[in-house]
Amino acid sequence: MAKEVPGAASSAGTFTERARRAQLIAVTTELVADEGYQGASLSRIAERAELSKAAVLYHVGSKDALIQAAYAHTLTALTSDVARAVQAAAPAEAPAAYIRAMIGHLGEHPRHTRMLIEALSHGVEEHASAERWQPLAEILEAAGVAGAGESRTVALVIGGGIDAIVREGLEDPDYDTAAAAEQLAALTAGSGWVRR
Amino acid sequence: MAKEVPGAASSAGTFTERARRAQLIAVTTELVADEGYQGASLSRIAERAELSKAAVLYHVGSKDALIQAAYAHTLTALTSDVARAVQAAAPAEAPAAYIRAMIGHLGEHPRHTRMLIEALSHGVEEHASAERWQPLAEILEAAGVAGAGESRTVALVIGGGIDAIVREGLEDPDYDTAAAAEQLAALTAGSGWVRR
DNA sequence: GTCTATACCCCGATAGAC
DNA sequence: GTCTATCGGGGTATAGAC
Repeated sequence: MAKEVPGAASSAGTFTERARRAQLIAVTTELVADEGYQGASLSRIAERAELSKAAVLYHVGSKDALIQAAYAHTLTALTSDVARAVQAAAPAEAPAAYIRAMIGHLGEHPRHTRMLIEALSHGVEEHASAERWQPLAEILEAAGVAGAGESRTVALVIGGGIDAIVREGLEDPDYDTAAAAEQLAALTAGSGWVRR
Repeated sequence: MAKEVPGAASSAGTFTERARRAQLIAVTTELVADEGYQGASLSRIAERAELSKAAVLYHVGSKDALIQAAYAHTLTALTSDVARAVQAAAPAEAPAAYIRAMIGHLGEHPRHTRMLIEALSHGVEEHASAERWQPLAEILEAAGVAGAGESRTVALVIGGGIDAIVREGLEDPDYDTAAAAEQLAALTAGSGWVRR
């Protein structure tokens, strides 16, 4: 699509370069979360960062690259948080820990949630979808909850269920996402998931 | 947002008016499904319909109104199809019928699926989300699968699971969505969903 | 009632001056 | 490194021909 960005890696470039990138990612995340993809125009981003539109483009290469960077930054916070919770749990409790951590993190950071949704809706490089369900499928198999032949669909359903619960919590603040997480976790542990 | 469209209802207006609207909705659906929301510009739509951009706008009022109309048209095809299948089933089998009809319809009409996804991702009037899960929640309660206190979350999880399965089938044609539907239907009937 | 022509403003992106 | 100027293209509004 677009040309390669000079400082694509977050660890490259000069001090000021990295600082600018970090600032731009922060501003973009906030703007995208609050106003949506379309509302986060380069002009508005530049305005908030106190730069010109062209200067922003100089640093990030293109709008899509900027969104991608903000997306990756946000996603890393989520995945590392979830991974920490999963690793701290015993294999049998890992699926429940995954569900709780996922819904908990996204419920506590609605801006992150909106950022991820907007980015995914607007042509962020979809990492094959397998990257989303495969880790969960492995967790499920290790817990003995689903066999190899069924773990993919079970993981997809749980992932989709998490998305739906988080979205609902976003639209209706009265909806108890923590209780929903427990309900989904109970389902995972229940007998319905594995054929006998 | 935008001004009211002259022939907003599909049954209003002149013969040519209705014909034009139908044609524009068809062209838009095809274009959005194949090229995405951004790829379906008014210029391209006008080009395919052999009209000028302004003429298109005359008939539909605005791009968002056009997308909304195409979305509603596509959604009606889906919901009427699913409703038919559900009504033909006994209450106890209704949840499974819902799941099969939903996944079956969307699997057979990938263009419809993409149209719905694109529209939902790009600011179509989200009908409160309740319109999505409430009908299913009622089906579940009638089937005795979920109690009143839990049917909302169960319906959300099933709905999200359906979405995830359909999306996966879109990205990976080798993925067996029919088998996944059966797996999800079996879960619904299983003991995992209801607390005892 | 249907459509063409035209003009407006904002968007993302590029070129070149400072 | 950062700016101004500019470009093509997007959605929209209006005037007026037929």
